[in-house]
Amino acid sequence: MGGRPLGRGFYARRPDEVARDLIGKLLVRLYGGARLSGIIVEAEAYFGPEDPASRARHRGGSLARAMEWEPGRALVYGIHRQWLLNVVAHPPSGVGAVLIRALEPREGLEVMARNRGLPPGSDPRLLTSGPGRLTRALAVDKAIHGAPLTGGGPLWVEETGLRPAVCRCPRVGVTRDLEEPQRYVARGSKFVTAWRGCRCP
DNA sequence: CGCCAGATTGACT
DNA sequence: GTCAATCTGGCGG
Repeated sequence: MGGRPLGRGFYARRPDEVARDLIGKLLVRLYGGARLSGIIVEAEAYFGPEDPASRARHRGGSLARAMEWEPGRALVYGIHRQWLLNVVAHPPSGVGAVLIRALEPREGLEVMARNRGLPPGSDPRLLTSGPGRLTRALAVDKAIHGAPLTGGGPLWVEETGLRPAVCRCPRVGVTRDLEEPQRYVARGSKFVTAWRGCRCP
């Protein structure tokens, strides 16, 4: 099962395709010699300036520029005193990113609980269900900003062979969204954030 | 340099 | 359900 980081080619596509295909993959964080990991069960696609919810509409801003980086780099975005983990994803000379919103934890649950300030043996859903929660569980912060996920770093994504059914919902927390829903969730997962309006049984 | 909105969370009415 | 905490980047003065 898996083992090697997904290469740049995986990320060098439209962010909506990358978001959809990230569902069911394994996000791995090397932390203090230990592997922390979880299956990605929820992700959102963000596009260029035409996307009213995307930071890319602030042309010339540091986040807008980061969304033009080569595909496969981590883009860490601070908001509401949390860090949010994105992956730069776009076709050649494009702009875009995918927000990782929730994981089903697999490895290193005790360390994740400690990072989250929770007692060992806590409900695993509390560890990584939510974009701010999973960054704390995996100790992802500004130091990861710009790191390639394509190998050699402390963070990457692996193939799993899992092919969960994926459904789409409106993005969470955005005031102006696109017509097409851009939030992708693993159907039936108990680890998806329970936000209003998304029925995905 | 100060003000403010925002891809959130968790504690409380 | 409501709401404040508390931080970064964008933008105006």
